Amino acid sequence: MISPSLDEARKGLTMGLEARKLVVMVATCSVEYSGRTGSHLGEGERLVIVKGDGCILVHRGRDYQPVNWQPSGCIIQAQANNGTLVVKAVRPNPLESLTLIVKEIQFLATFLLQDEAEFVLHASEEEMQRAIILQPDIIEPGFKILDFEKKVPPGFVDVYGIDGDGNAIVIEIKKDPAGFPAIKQLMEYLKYLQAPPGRKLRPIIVAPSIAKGSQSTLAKSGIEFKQLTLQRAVEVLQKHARSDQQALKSWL
Amino acid sequence: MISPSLDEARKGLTMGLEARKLVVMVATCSVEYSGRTGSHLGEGERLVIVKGDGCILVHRGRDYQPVNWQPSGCIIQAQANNGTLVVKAVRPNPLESLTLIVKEIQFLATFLLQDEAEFVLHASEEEMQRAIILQPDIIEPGFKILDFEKKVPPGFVDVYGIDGDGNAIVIEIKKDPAGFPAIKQLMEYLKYLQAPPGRKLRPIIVAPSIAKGSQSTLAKSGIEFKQLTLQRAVEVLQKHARSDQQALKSWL
DNA sequence: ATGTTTATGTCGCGT
DNA sequence: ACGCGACGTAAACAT
Repeated sequence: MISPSLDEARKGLTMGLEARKLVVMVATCSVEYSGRTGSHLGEGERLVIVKGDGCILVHRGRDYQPVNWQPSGCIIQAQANNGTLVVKAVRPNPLESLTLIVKEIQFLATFLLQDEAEFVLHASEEEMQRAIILQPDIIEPGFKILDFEKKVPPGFVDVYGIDGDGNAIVIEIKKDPAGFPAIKQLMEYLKYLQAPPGRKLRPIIVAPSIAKGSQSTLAKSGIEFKQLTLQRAVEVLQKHARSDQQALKSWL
Repeated sequence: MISPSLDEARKGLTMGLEARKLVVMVATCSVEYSGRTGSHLGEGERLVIVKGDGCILVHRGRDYQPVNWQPSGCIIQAQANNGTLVVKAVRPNPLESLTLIVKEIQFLATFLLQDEAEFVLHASEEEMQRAIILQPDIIEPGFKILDFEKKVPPGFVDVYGIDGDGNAIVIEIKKDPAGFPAIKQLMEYLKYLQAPPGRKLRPIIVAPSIAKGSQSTLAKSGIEFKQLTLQRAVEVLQKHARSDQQALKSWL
C-alpha cells in the first residue's frame, strides 16, 4: 500500500496483527512511551515495524537502535481517533505502554516471512574447548583428557586431565586476552582439586594472549599459560570435520 | 519495487546507499557474520534495513532484536555474484563483517525520512527530584530545601534541607525499589555531613517502594523511608506546569 | 582513541 | 514467576 488513507492503513494493520504477520510501515507520527520511565518524541517520519509475536520497533533515519520500542508479548491494537491513527502497544509485565499517533502514512505492507533456518552463533570459547577435546595435544603432547565442564563448588572446570607424567592438568579457557579475573577464577577452582599422589596439579590458562598488565600476576600465581587463538581452534575443528567426513565416506 | 530482479535491486540498493537513504528490503537470504565471534544463518525470508548512517539490521519474523546486524559507521556495498546479490557491511573497528547472500527479493524501497523532532526521555529519578524541589512538602510539611546535588566526597546528595524542627534532612532518591545499595550509598554520604547544633541528621530514602528483603536492614540502619512513585512525581510536575502557565497568563 | 557506566537494555537459564 | 549473568550487547560519557 502506497500512501493509504488512515482508515485503509488501520484495516491493513489490524488484519496483519490478527494474522500475526510482519507489518512494515513508513509514517509521519509522534510517539509517547510510559512505563519504567517515560519518553516523548515529536512528529516526524519513521519506519515502524510490528512483528507477529507482538513486538514493535520505531526506527528513525539513523542509529542502530530503535528510538522507541516494545519487546515481544505485547497487546497491540490500532484505532482511528480524531483524524489520526493511534497505535497502542501495551506490555503487561512490567506494565508499560507505547503509543503512536500517526498522522500520515507513506507506505504500509504486511509480510508472512517463511523462515525456518537455524541461527548458529560460534561461541569462541566453546570452539576452543571442542578443539582441545578433539585434539588434546594442541595443549601439549601426552595430554589426556579425563573430564570437561567438571563441577567444582564455585563453577565448572573447562577441561581436566593428566599430562604425560601423570600430573593433573586444570584448564581455564578464555576467548579474550586472559586477565586477573581468569587467574582468580582458576585459583578458586584449585582449592577444590587435588594433585594425584606424588604428582603435581598444573593449572593452565588457555587464551589467545595474556591481558596487558597481567603478565607478572600470572607469573607469580604459578599458573601456566598456553596460547590458543580462535583461528587455530577453528583449523583444528575443520581438520577433524574433514576427517569425520572421510571416515563416513569410507564407511559407506 | 515489488519482486525486482537481483540486478534491479542491486541498483536500487546502491543508489539508496549513495543518497544515504533508508533502504527497506524483504528478501530470501542467508547471513554470515565474522568478527568478535562468528555466526551463520541459513536461507530464509527476512526484513533487511539499511540506514543512511551505515548501519544494517536483519530482522526475522519474531523477536525484538535483529538476528544479525552491524552498528552505524560501516562501509556497505552491494554486488552481483554468481546469480545472487551479495551485500557486505564491514565495520572498521573492531574489524568485523556481515555478509548477506540474497537469492530473491520480494520487496525493496528507499525512503528519505524527514525527522527533526527531539527525543526526550524522562529520567524518572530526575523527575522525582524536580517534584521534591518544586513542592518539598510531598516529603513532609515544613521541609525546606537548602541544596540539591550537594557535593560530598563519595558523590552527590540528591536533596538536602531542614525539617520544621531545624533537623537536617538528607534525601537519597531511587526510581526503583530501594535496596541495600541505596542504604549503603546514603550511609556513605552521612559520614561527611553533620547535624545542626543540638539537632538531628535525618537520612531519608525516597523511592516507590522498599526492595523485598531490605525492610529489616533499613529499619536497623536508622534511615527513614518516604514513598514517592513516579506517577505522583509527574502529577506534581504537571500541577506546577499548569500553575506556571496560569501565572504567565495572568501576567500577560 | 580508549576505558567505564548505563540501559525502557534484552534474553536465556536455573531455582 | 523471579533472580542472575551474558551479550557480537550498543551508546553515552569521561579520560
